[in-house]
Amino acid sequence: MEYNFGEIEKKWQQRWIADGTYKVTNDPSRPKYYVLDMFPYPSGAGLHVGHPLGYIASDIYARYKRLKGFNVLHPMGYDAFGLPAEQYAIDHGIHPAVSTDENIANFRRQLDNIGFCFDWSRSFRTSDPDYYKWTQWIFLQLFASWYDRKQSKARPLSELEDLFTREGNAGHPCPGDPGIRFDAAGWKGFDQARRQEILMHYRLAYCGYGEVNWCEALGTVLANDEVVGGVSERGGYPVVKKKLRQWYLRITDYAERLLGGLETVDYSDAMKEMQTNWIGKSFGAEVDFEVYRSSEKLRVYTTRPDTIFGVDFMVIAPEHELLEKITTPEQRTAVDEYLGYVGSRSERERMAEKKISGCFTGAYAIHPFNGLHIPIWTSEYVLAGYGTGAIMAVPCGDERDFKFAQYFQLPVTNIIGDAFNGLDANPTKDAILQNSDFLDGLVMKDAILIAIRKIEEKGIGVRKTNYRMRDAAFSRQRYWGEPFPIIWKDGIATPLDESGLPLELPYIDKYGPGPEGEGPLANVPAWTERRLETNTMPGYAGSSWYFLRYMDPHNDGTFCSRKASDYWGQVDLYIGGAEHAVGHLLYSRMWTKFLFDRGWIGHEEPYKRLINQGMIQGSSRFVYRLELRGKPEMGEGRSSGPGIPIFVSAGIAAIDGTPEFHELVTFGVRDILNDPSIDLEDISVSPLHVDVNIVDGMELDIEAFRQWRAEYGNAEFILEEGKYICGAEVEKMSKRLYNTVNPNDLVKKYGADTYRMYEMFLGPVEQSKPWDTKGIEGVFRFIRKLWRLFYDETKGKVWTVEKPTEAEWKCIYRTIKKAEDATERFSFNTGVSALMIGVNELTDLKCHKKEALEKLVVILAPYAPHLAEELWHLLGHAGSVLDASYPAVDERYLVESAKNYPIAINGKTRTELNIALDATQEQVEEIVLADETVRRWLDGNPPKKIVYVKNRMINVVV
RNA sequence: GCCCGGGUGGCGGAACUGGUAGACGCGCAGGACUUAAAAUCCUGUUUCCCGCAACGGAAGUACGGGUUCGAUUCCCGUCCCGGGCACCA
Repeated sequence: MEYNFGEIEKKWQQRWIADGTYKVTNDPSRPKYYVLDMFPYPSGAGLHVGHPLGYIASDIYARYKRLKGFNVLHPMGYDAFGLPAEQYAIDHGIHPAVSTDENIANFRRQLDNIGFCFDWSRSFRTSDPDYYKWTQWIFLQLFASWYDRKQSKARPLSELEDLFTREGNAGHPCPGDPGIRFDAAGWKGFDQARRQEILMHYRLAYCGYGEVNWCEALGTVLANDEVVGGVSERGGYPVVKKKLRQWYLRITDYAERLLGGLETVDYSDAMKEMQTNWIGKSFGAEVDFEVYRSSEKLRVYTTRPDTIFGVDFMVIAPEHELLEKITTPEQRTAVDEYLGYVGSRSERERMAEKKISGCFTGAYAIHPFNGLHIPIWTSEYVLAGYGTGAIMAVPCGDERDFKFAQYFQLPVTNIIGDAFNGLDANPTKDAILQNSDFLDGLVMKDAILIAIRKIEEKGIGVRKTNYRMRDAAFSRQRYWGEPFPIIWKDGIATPLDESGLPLELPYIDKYGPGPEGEGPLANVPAWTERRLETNTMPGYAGSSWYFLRYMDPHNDGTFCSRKASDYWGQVDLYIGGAEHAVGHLLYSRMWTKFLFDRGWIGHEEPYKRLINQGMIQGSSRFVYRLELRGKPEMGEGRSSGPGIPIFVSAGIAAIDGTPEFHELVTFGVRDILNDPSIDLEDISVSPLHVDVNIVDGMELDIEAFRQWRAEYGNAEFILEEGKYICGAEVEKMSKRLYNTVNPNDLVKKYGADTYRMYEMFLGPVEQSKPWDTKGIEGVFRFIRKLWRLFYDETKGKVWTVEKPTEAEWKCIYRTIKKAEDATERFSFNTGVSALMIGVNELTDLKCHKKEALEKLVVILAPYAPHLAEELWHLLGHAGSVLDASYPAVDERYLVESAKNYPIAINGKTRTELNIALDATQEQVEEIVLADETVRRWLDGNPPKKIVYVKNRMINVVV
């Protein structure tokens, strides 16, 4: 009986569906484990071998945990709303719902081939009205909540209104506009419109005017994490700053908890650091400087108040409100000119070329301690959006300030003595302060707090913590997203009644912007008549809480019952790409904290452990085409120096026109042609990507190449040793580079089990690595070898019910131990190795005994599920192997009672001694000292110490 | 520039808290079976030295130092690669 993976895999995939093998119930009597993959955005591109990597890893772990007795939740769904589908609709006239359907069907077909244990009965898409009903509902709760900074938690807005009625807002300053202050009477005196305006400043989901990243090409606003290097992440279109009415999430209020929460979760250091950087917490002080001959005060933010005596000038952002007021008449023209220049520069230009620029305002600030007059400049290197939009410049300690001072030839005060060399700023905190009045002689880092205290005493400033993170833009001028359940009544945003949810997205077939640049919904009369909000929510809305919906996917009374979320709790293991570090991961953490604050769920961090799978890179292959340099001279034979082949020049492609036919030169000869020391006149070679699937290792399949594309039908080849050898390079895996490998092709050729194991065998899941199909044969061989423990191709069944021998048990238990350890610590490549070693040993032992093989099948099940089911079945078991339990290791078979230990003197091995494994340190010393050889070494002297190392070696130190 | 990772055979990679470096697989070389091929199996495969050989010896985990009886693992410095951030005061 032969191993027929095609039949076996098909059979079991059908059985799993028929038997509902992977259906999970919320069963509080059993311990739970939640394994989650980041759900995919169903793009039209199709899968390559890089995509299923994380899914295979999570699948193995989910199956392993199930065998270990856990009730495992392992769901899958689709992040279906978003820009690309709508972009596709605009370009091809296909409705996003239709293309999304197609892409999902295609995706599902590809996934099903690989044999995952997802519980598809819990699946959904974020674009399902049954799902986004609850996305809208959560939005309404955010809208109806505020963040109590004293209690550090979200509370219902009604409680805030009660507070206002009783005591005004003195206890809870307005986060949106600190200038708004009122007492109880004041609140009672406000009309409804004013009250709503004030409340809007407190809401966790709020609408306001603000600078946003506007992308003209996409016709929408983008969140900070969707803008990379001044252009849109999707499509790479230019992005400009624009003031617009937008919805926001007040994520900044959660900054501290998002930071603190990182200490309670198990993410990689890199991931934690990315989030920490994004949040960008800094500690320092805000200091007020009086402006000379003005009643205005200039407030700056600094993390280095210790350097306050090194201030040589002040810089305010070009957008700073004070700029207008303090600019002197003499400087007016210059400042206006400068503002014109700043306005002309796009965000992208600013990022690309960081030119030093700026303009003196004519005004001076007065130093609060020494009364010196400090010139106030404006420059775009100071950002309006951070801190107070103004800084005190200390050129001797800050590189940017120093460069600015140099450029404009401003004097530099040195407050750190020798630590400043006059050529570069020195940002140290360890230098000793000079020229610094009451801070003289102090080490800078100690002076920080002393300076702050003095500033506070003097009443000219306060300590201040700042965060770089901004509130998240939450609206998009687009169609394919969740509609906001908001009606505008007389300019007041009014929530839709819950009974009106879901507010369904209407069908449209034109995706252009509305009459005033709003989203396409503004063109739907039925929509605008109801005065519904025309923006839609961004892509991350639906993905911010989806992990909760899987727990209770069909509940139409609530987003997820408390009972269900209490049972399943946190996602125990979350697997996905690192690209979501600051987007999805932060938003979903915030939403979870919010739902926790309001008591709808019982935990405030969504993901207990996060693993970022590495990228699978493509290993591209190249062929080298001969080309003519300069003037083509056709029809002439050409030969050259010794060892260099003769080329048929008639075949050489003319550089300017379509080649008549292609002449391709093998890798080994290509370099000779490019060598300038050899005169080949006008021939050169250019590398061309060739489909990796028609290259075996490095050798090109010439026939397949000729058929690959029509233009190569009559290609000629210059070979080495009768072969055409390709060049290679590691690049991103992409269709364009012809280096993609389709998992389905591998599944067809080797079976899903081999494919899965090979993908794991390649290396650690977290690590990025280039794909190389070559080694899959090794795993395939292993699987067939395993099969032969049960069945012989000619003799048929070979397994017996004989009792395994001592040696066979030893082998089995050793294998279980290794496989279990590896799987537990997520090291699936060594897990596969452990299985390989086990099977090799059993083969050598000619062990075909059922009792031993049974255990092998169970530990195989996470890795090669189809084969394990088949073998389990053949050994006479009914039902799924996953309902077996993971075999316990019988330790007795692992330890030997005694062992020959090498004994070394000062590390040099001299002899061996048989010592019981459970011997204590004292017993070991006794035995060692009694040994004749050792006594000879010691020659009557006592040893310094005897080191007994981990069952490995005994070292006598003299 | 700053902050994280990481440098181990021809290749992918093992070595869990310092304890026999190179597991497992690929590739390569040789061999067995076969008329032949496929498949399968066996042997060898870090480098250098000695020898007919079994065996033996030395060096070796990017480089230079250190701690330790003992370092791929810990510490300091240098170089290189990958990733993230980049006017955040």
